[in-house]
Amino acid sequence: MSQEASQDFSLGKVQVASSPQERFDEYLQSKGKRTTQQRRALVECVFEEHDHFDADELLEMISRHAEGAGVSRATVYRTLDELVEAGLLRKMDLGGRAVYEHDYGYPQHDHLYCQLCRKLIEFRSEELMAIRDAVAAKHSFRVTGHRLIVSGVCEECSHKRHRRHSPLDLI
Amino acid sequence: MSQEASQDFSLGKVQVASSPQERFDEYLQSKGKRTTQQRRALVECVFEEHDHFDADELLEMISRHAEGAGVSRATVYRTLDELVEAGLLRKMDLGGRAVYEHDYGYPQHDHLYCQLCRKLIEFRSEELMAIRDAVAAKHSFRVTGHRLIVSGVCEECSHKRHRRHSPLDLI
DNA sequence: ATCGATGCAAACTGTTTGCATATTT
DNA sequence: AAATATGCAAACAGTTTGCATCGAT
Repeated sequence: MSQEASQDFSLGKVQVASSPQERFDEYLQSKGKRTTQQRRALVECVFEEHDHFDADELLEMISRHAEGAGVSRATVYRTLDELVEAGLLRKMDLGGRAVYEHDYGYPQHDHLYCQLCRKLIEFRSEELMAIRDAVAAKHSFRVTGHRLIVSGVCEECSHKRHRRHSPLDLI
Repeated sequence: MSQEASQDFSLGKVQVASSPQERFDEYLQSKGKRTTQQRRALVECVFEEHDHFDADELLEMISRHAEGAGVSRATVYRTLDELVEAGLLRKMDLGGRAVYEHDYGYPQHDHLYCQLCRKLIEFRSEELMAIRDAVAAKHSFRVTGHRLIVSGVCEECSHKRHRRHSPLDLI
């Protein structure tokens, strides 16, 4: 799952023109923003591995990752917003906290969400898109995206014994 | 849309045995909890009309609704949790805040979410359920429910000119 | 040198909780 | 009377923001 440097961005799915770093730089330039050490470090850290994470986890990762460079909580939040706006990350709301995942060069997909271990399992479905678009059309609704989360219990957890991670989960 | 008293709970879709009040009382009893004025008032208020609402809106509604009876914010939150656990309400997370809707006697459905006016439009799709279950089966995942939110712009809003309700919306 | 970015801490939003008091059974 | 519910205010978690300072252009 983990890969050393951010080099292969095809991630087995969609070919993209440039690395997340390059793409982010482009975005920053276009907005008159600057390429700083912390933004650079954050992008590197975020795209090192494809996974789901929240702001706190990224904050922790970055402090472990970049040897000397510490990035403040505020900057993490600010940069996450920028990465979303730049189209590099996708944001979703899960159980009250914001969770992020790669968007750039990554195909549309949905999730199975295990209520016990909080794991997210990705899946793709063409039919789903078709249904979505058909329904939208019926309502003259212009779709910009969708989010499907199927919640339940993953295979692993249904073997272990039932202990919740948190009492009342939003799905 | 609005109806005077809570009498017809078939709501045109699914027949249910008893009113939300009765159902809630049952739940409370089974848990050794008590039927209080504020719980009664809240249920009445919640089921007066089928709509989506958050805790603050309910708090406001209840203060307008029950003439003398004020219900505290804490009790609103506590009762909402109970209503969800009793199976009367469904909770979803939309843009950071919790939004509730009728569950009891109301069929499974999903939503189109207008990013401009924040309106939720309900729709039903059998195929969707089929896809959901097929995918889950493939992953040996035990489904307890799902949430699909298709976001975009509703018909009305695509006529008006583009002004967002909030800058960065979670979907 | 200029103007945007960062870090810090304080502010905020939505929600939860401890505790003394009020209510239901 | 016993035990649960309520209201209040304080505590919380996650996130945002004002401001002085730092750093990229």
